[in-house]
Amino acid sequence: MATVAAEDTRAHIIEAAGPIFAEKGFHATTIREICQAAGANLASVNYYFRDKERLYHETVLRASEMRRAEVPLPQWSQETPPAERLKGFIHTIIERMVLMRKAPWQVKLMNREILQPTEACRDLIREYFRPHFEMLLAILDEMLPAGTPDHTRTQLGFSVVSQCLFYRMCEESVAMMVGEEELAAHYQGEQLAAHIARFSLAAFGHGNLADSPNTAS
Amino acid sequence: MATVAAEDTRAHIIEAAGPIFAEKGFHATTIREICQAAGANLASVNYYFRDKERLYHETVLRASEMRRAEVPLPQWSQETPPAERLKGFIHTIIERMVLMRKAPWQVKLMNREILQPTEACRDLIREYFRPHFEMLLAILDEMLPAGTPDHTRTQLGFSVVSQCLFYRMCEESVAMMVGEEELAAHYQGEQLAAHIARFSLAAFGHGNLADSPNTAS
DNA sequence: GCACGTTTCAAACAACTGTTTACTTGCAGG
DNA sequence: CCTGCAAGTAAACAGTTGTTTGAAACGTGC
Repeated sequence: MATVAAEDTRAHIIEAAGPIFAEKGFHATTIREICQAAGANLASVNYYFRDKERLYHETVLRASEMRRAEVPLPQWSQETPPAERLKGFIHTIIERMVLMRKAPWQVKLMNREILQPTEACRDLIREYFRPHFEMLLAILDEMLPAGTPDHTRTQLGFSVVSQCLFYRMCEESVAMMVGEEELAAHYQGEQLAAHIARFSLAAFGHGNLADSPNTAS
Repeated sequence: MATVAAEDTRAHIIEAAGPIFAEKGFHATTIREICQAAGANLASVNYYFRDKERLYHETVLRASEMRRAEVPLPQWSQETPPAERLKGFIHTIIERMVLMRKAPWQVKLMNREILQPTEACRDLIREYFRPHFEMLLAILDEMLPAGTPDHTRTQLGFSVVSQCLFYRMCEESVAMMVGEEELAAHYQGEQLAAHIARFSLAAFGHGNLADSPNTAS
């Protein structure tokens, strides 16, 4: 049994399917398109994945694995102040979503799942989003008063991540709104991360919006 | 010429197409499905709109018209403080997007356009989003120091609207994250608007997060 | 050499897609 | 009554879709 070659084309198909699913969505993507990009036969998808849906599901999970492996969260020392940790967290999220230009399809695909969940989304939340969100909440805990209720904590977390998500999900609309030149000048990853961190920290009472308005990292 | 009946079925088709396009997207929606829902003949779409794309375009524009007409922005008096105006703005946006349960398809359809713009998006930005965003920026201007650069102003505006957009766009994922009970208890429109207003005003240095943590309006 | 299970392939399948056609209906003005 | 034209309809069109088929090619163990 030539399992090596078999797993090879299997992986080839997922890697070819990723960018296409990410760009056009599930319905607008055709199996023929994927197989052609993968250099595989039309019947390969049904042979290895049984049907189109299962291929999609596996592709989504593969995307989250790749993102986590490529951009790990920073390791903080014990005495790192929570404000610094929040900055690092936001920076990592923005970097995962916006900065790394060479691997954007994983992000686009995951965004599709967040916006229009399929069966794959439960796996995605359990293994990717939930752990990261808990990490964020742990940081916020150190900046919030002791008796802060759970749902307020959660919504404050959402207020932070929603700003990060916005620039990825609404990327094209933002470009239409501000124009290409403005986009290139003031909407690069580091600048956005710095802005979001400054806004959020000001909301938490750490510093104010006038602090270091034009520097990042 | 029976123009009355003609415009009637034309409108019927758009109204039937709206919820379906909103729910399933352009590609996954079939003309047959729309015509059946509209009680019209299969050929009607091509007769009145020439093709599927033009029907979609017109449906998106119709959606924005309906939202603007149904939930107008409040009229502020001259002496209304900017903090109050910001609260009112956020409240209206959240109400347009989340609260009105009877008419959610227009919002879903417009969100689709923001996330994955087609030709219709330029019209949408010009006639809907841009005017509202300018209104928000005018409010922020009164709370910001005089020399605030343009791109910072814009990004602060995005920080506000991104929080509002989040709860609509990621509605299903948020539900998966927090559970249905929590959602019903703490994620209703007024509560979300109050939270976003409190967070944003704290960031602008107006009040802090501990203010009125459990009351709305 | 042969037989075996796995992988690959071209071809066909049935179902569905958006669009067009040819025809009928309904109603106006002459 | 007839003509002209907009509106509605059923049927067919040509193309694409996901999926299945049956045979060929491949590598491996005997």
